[in-house]
Amino acid sequence: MKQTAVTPVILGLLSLGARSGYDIKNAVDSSTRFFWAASYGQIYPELRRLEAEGLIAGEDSPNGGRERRAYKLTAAGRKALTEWLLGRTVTIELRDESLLRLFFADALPREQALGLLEARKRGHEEYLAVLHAIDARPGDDPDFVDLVLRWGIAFNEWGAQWCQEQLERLQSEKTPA
Amino acid sequence: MKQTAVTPVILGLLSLGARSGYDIKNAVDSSTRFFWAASYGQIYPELRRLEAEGLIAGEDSPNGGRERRAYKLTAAGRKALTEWLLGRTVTIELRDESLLRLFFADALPREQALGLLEARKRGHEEYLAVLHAIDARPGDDPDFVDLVLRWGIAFNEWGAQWCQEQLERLQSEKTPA
DNA sequence: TAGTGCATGTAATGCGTTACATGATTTC
DNA sequence: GAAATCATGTAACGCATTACATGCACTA
Repeated sequence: MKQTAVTPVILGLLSLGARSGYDIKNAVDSSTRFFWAASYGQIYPELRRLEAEGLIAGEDSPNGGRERRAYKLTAAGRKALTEWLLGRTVTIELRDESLLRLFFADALPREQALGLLEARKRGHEEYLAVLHAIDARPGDDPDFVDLVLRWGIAFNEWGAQWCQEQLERLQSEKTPA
Repeated sequence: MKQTAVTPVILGLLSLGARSGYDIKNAVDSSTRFFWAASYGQIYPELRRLEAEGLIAGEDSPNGGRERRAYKLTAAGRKALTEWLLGRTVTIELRDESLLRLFFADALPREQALGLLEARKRGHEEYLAVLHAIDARPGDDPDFVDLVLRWGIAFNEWGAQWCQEQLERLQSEKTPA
């Protein structure tokens, strides 16, 4: 089966109860986008492709005069999902401008370089606020959906703390021999 | 000044002593690639653009009959670098297939879902081995270059430990009421 | 009745990687 | 003499985002 970057997201979100392309996009934007983004330009063509391949089944289910197509996983689709789940992980990419800045921070006076660490810390704290807001939403998520949210929270807590520790270390080093 | 994704990497690596496009690509591949990749297809055209804009100065410095162009930052280039360093961080993107798998792991029997956590843990450990090898290379890096390497090591240690903790938690929950 | 949300879709654009071409030099 | 390294460069390809177009329904 041909795989694109959106394939697993679509299969996975349908397994979690999403129905329309619109649903999927919304779910992505409030969950996977933090580690796996997807746009309409990928989702809609891929839905048609997956239906043609028999991994999902679509059915017109308009809301009044408002057109809507509801999809669900077929047996083949569920199988493809579990196969992907058990396959080898390939992609782990990080594009972190704040880390890149830190990497080149020797070009700055010490004071300003430390400012970059502080800014990174704030970044983690802001991210944390977003994740806590998501966490506070009513309704309970499946175990592993929740686990990943918990990962995000723990990661940002760790990251903020790491920045703090390095700040303290570098500031105490200021008094040289 | 027009900014593309490679601009800061080039300016930054030149500030750290890289000279040719080839140098830059090598430096990227053994350092920033973990959080900011760049390919020849970006680097060479951008070097020419930056020279035309006066941010870097190039000079032909062939190695015998082997052509080579050595660049260095101009005053304007150094200024552009520090401005970028002090600007607002925009890009923080994560594309983590292992996290995506975990997110959909409720579709698997418990045993196999826990296997995903174990696989993620192994991923962190393998990454750690790569970073330790880089750390063991002789020569000392500038402070913040070293700091970022240290971040990578600490992050993967944290990540492996988090997986371990979750595994233990989820396994102990196995004995229900 | 204006604004927001539901819903589908695509064209244009931009960006980055891959893969290749070329050739000299150093090392084994 | 083969293989690796130094060194520059680009064309083709694929992919993903952005931005737009369309239209119904609900709500303030």
